Amino acid sequence: MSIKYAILGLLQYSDMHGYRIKAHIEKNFGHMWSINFGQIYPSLKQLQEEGLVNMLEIAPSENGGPRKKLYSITPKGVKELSKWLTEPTGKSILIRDPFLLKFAFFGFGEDANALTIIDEQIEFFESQLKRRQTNRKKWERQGVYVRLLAELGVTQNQMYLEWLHHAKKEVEKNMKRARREKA
Amino acid sequence: MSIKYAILGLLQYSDMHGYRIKAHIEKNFGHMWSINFGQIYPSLKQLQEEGLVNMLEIAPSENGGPRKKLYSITPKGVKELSKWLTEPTGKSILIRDPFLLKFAFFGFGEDANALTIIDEQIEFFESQLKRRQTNRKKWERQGVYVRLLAELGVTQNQMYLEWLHHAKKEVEKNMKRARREKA
DNA sequence: TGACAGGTATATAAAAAATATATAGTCTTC
DNA sequence: GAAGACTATATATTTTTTATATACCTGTCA
Repeated sequence: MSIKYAILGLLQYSDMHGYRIKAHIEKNFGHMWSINFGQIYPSLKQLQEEGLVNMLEIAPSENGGPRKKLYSITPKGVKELSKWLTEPTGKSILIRDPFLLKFAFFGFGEDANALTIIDEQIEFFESQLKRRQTNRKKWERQGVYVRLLAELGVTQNQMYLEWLHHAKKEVEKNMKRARREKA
Repeated sequence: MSIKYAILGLLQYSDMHGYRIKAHIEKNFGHMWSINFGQIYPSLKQLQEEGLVNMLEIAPSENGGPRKKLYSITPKGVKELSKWLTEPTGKSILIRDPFLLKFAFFGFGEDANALTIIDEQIEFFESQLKRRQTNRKKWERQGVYVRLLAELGVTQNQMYLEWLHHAKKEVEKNMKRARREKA
């Protein structure tokens, strides 16, 4: 249940409502955390019951606008978060990368098909890299930790892209060799 | 439900029972997939019902030994797997890294505490890197795809370790500056 | 003008997956 | 011979993900 702490931590940066929390995590923490609405709204309700956050219902303005629920962290919440910060991390990372899983079994299919899917992946990560590089600048003057995380995001993305290009070349080499052997 | 395909793919490499499947994924695919028994045994049962795998119950040998259920992929399973291989990957990666999440909020705690937890992480990834480097040699003569995945595992791990060391230095620098400012 | 796509915002049911725990036997080593 | 680690399967509980519903706003394009 560390989603609880993800939310608590974000609220210590600034007050937010559910929708913003998701957008913020996706934009800035996408390389280390995934989240979805199905967790956010129930978690916020629970955090409120535990007295770790406060909720302020914001009435729609005169010209309409959606109803919002602005959440802020309570002193009790701040205490809970800093307790968690000192606990050893334990447990390992949870990863599920559908592309790499498929990659592991490309040997059972056609190389040409593999190349198509690799290209898809390259395209996706190229656009993501641009976004992260822009984002990184925004975090540059913030605290050390946030800056370092943004750096990691960019470095990771670059490394992964390099690997994808390398993989593409290797697969092409492999296809040529296979054709030669058949001839 | 891509765990189904993870299992199917592994079974195309070789026949296995549940326990081996988990060990294999952890050892070789740890950088791209997480799995646990709570999924494996029900999934195997389901795959069998769908006729995608066969199950062979192995009686314990004369001198005892645990009961095993050896699973193998069926021709229908092979067809299903290769159909999946051609489908576009869609969806993005799912990641949940409790260390990096905590890292994002270290700014609200003590730098000394952050250093302790960073050191824990360095230790863990150093031992993992050794394991992956050994593992990589084993995959070197296998197919292109498997070899490339093992390479990615090592590269990723190295990059992450470098970042951890870099982060440690930056945090130390930050502590010194804070002390100077206080004085 | 009005229709449609896209964005903001909250919410929940249903499906899938993760965590924790139980059982049971083997093998090693002290 | 006892303790601890490893092999092996299984499942209940909790947590998370996916899918979908509602509602209102803004911009645009025909």
